[in-house]
Amino acid sequence: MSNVLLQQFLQSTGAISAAQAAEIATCFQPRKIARHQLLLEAGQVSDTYFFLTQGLLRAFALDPDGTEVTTGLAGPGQVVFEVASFFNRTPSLEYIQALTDCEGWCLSYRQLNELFHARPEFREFGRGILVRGFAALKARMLATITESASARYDKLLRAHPELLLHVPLKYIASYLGITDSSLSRIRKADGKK
Amino acid sequence: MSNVLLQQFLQSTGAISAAQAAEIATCFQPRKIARHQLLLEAGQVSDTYFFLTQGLLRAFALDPDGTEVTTGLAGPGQVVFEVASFFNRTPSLEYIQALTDCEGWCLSYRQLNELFHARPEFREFGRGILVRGFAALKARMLATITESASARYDKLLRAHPELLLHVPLKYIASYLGITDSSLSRIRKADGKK
DNA sequence: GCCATTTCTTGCCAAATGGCAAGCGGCGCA
DNA sequence: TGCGCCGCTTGCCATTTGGCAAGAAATGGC
Repeated sequence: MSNVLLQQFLQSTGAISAAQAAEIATCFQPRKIARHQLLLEAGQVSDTYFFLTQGLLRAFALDPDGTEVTTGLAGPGQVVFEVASFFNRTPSLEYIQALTDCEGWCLSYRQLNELFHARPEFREFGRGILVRGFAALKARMLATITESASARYDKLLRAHPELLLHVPLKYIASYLGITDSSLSRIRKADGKK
Repeated sequence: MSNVLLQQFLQSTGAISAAQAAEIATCFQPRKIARHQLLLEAGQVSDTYFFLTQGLLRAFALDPDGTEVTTGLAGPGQVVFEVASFFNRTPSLEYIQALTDCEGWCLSYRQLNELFHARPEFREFGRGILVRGFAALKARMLATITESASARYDKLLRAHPELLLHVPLKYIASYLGITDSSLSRIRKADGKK
């Protein structure tokens, strides 16, 4: 199985050279997740730093009243793990679930730390990924505060049209912070974009 | 000027011992910011890792139409800097402004990196702070999606009652993602809590 | 102490969204 | 093949929130 995508990803922050990426990539283990399976369950400590190469993942939390709230959606090219649980070794508040069959590469917490120690440039990369995720979350927060649900839906679709193929609309709705009825009406007004 | 608060903060992630904290704290420089002054301007590269010991800071961005949107509020005991701009050395999209006269301790990007290099435990601390900020932002995102504006306002006040003393309500409103009129109505319904 | 500005509230109405329930259609499974 | 569940839409109405404008209250500068 080729790890070309993983190598490209390792180089994406600029902290790691092509040669270093090729070596570091060999430390990751391949992993498949079947549709509907959980990569992480609430209550567990997240122990998989997972780079997704194929498929779609969804993160969700449970409301006080037991309703699922979709907190994240991820496709190929993204790292998926529960940041606070993983680094603090505390129980996760979220679930991570495969929406389709998935493939990727992963490291355990221990392996990641060993690699951080052996490879300072990988540590630098790790920070870059954290900073990137932080910035993305801030942008999403700003959009949620300033833009209408319809505008956020349009933006999401333009950025990730592939979601529509495999993600039930109710998950997209709760990711956007609206009900599935409202999303349905927005879609009708948009002319089924 | 005493740096006791700074030392306590350095120990707060568990990565740094008391003795180490005392030494590391000496590397920070004291800094005061007068009310209404900017710690950071959009377009600049954030170069101040600032630990606030006294006063209140506000981060805000400008909408496409020029409206200010309050993206963050911080009081004593918090580190304030623009994560993406600081670590990526890119122009900031946000402003950071003193709402009251402020005092604290700071490091430049260069100083922070030297300290990361000289003190592995401080690097660990740095990651801890990033992870803490990430988790807080996720919690805020979840609340914004799942809770009513009124509930978010109540929660904010309970967590930080001191804000009401020095932060104009319009800033709190835009931080919550609502207009100042709406906040005013919410406060009336709440019985001026 | 006085004036200008900012902050906050309120009234009026429109728009966005939610809650609930019904209905439709597809898909999997027995 | 038929049944039942799941995903999506729609209708009806209530609630929340926004937009705008006016006015009251507080604040700051001189």
